[in-house]
Amino acid sequence: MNTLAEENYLKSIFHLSLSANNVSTNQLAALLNTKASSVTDMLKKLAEKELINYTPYQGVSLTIAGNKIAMNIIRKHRLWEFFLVKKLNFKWDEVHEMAEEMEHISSNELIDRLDKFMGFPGYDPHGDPIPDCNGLLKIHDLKPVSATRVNESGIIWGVRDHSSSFLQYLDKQGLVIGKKIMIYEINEFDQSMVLQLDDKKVQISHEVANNLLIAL
Amino acid sequence: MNTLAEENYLKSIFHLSLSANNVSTNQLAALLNTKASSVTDMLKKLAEKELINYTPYQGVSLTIAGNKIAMNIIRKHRLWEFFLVKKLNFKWDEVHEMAEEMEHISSNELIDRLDKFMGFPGYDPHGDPIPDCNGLLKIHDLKPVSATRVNESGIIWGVRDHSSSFLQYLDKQGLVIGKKIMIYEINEFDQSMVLQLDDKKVQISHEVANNLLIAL
DNA sequence: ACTAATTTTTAGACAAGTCTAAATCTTTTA
DNA sequence: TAAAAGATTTAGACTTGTCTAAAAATTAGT
Repeated sequence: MNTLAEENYLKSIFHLSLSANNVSTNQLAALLNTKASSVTDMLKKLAEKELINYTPYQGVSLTIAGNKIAMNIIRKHRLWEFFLVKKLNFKWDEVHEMAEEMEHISSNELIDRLDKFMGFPGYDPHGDPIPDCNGLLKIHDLKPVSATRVNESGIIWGVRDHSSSFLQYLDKQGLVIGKKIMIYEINEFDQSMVLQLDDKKVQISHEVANNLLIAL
Repeated sequence: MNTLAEENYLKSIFHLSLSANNVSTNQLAALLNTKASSVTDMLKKLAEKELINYTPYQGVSLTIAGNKIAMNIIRKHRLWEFFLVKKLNFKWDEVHEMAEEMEHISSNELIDRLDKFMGFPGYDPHGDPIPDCNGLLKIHDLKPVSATRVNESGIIWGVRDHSSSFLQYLDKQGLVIGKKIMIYEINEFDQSMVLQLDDKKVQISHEVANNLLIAL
């Protein structure tokens, strides 16, 4: 098995890989709240174990083996988040830290049974897809509300920003996962938008629109 | 908070304290699968933090603060074991290792909600009492089957040996928690016993009788 | 009560993961 | 395209928790 630190590096590389082919040392240092020199040390170790492709100064990417481990950690994280929200009634903005710890519980048998216990959920409480026991992700085509046009409509499906403050804001505005919304108006000057939500209108900033994902 | 290693030492000191006032360095080394010199180092650290009473060469005991932490870890361990058996359908001999990891999940809010989710169970799957959220244990008066006389009867309530092999053996013999048994016969020469269990008789060795606890 | 055996502690070393400071490589910009 | 700026790596040190080997304290045996 891998150490806790190794698992966290693999997970972070996975997340950063979503928006860039090669992940840089500094990006990792920022995300992991550590120093670039520490990152370099760990990258050497992970490359040695053939979990990442690493060429000095050129950034890293996951190997097949590394990706598999990262996927498994993400599966655990999202299943535990689902459990915390759906079974223990935590709110969606309260569960991230706890799941950060729980994702490192090693037993796969445990996580597969937890998956079954909850009815094999496809998405976690933030709308992120949960990899199945073979590491396969449901592909789903989402786009940020900021990329829509007036009169388009869709279902709120997920978020890009997972911070408590953002999630709490969405709750307060009634912008919860599963809700149908329609883009009512876009203000040219600041890109803020007015959404039709049930029978009321909600104004959101460009920043918010950019972090809110909908399925069409 | 305390490190994983510190928590494991406190837990081990607690367990060993049940059958001796002061716990020795060697006892700890054996239980923790480490060397006596490593134990000494950690004892100094825990004494520094005022979690144990430590006088060199004289063994250790927990302070009030140390006891509180140990109790909390044991509460977590036993609640997770209950969860694994009652909700995820693991067998009682399969859950110890997993609970060893889960007991270190830090959130107390999480464990209190888990407690509620399961209906505030009083005992774990091995019959050990689960401390409540204030660290209070149900006191219950148990004795090993080996300390009974012919014709006495009682309810199987717990075990002293928690090893998988012992638990699997008990399963096979039908000696599960909650069953009523009656001591039918005791063989003088090897202290083995014959138990009346439902309508059949089961012969057990002194070793087994000594590790099986009943409530009268 | 005085060796002998056992237990415990000390001293010094090591691996993992981190850090700071300095050196080196890459990219930018003029 | 060369100097400046920025990113990355190296070198050396520190912390936590562990180890081995040796020293010191305690306990046991006669």
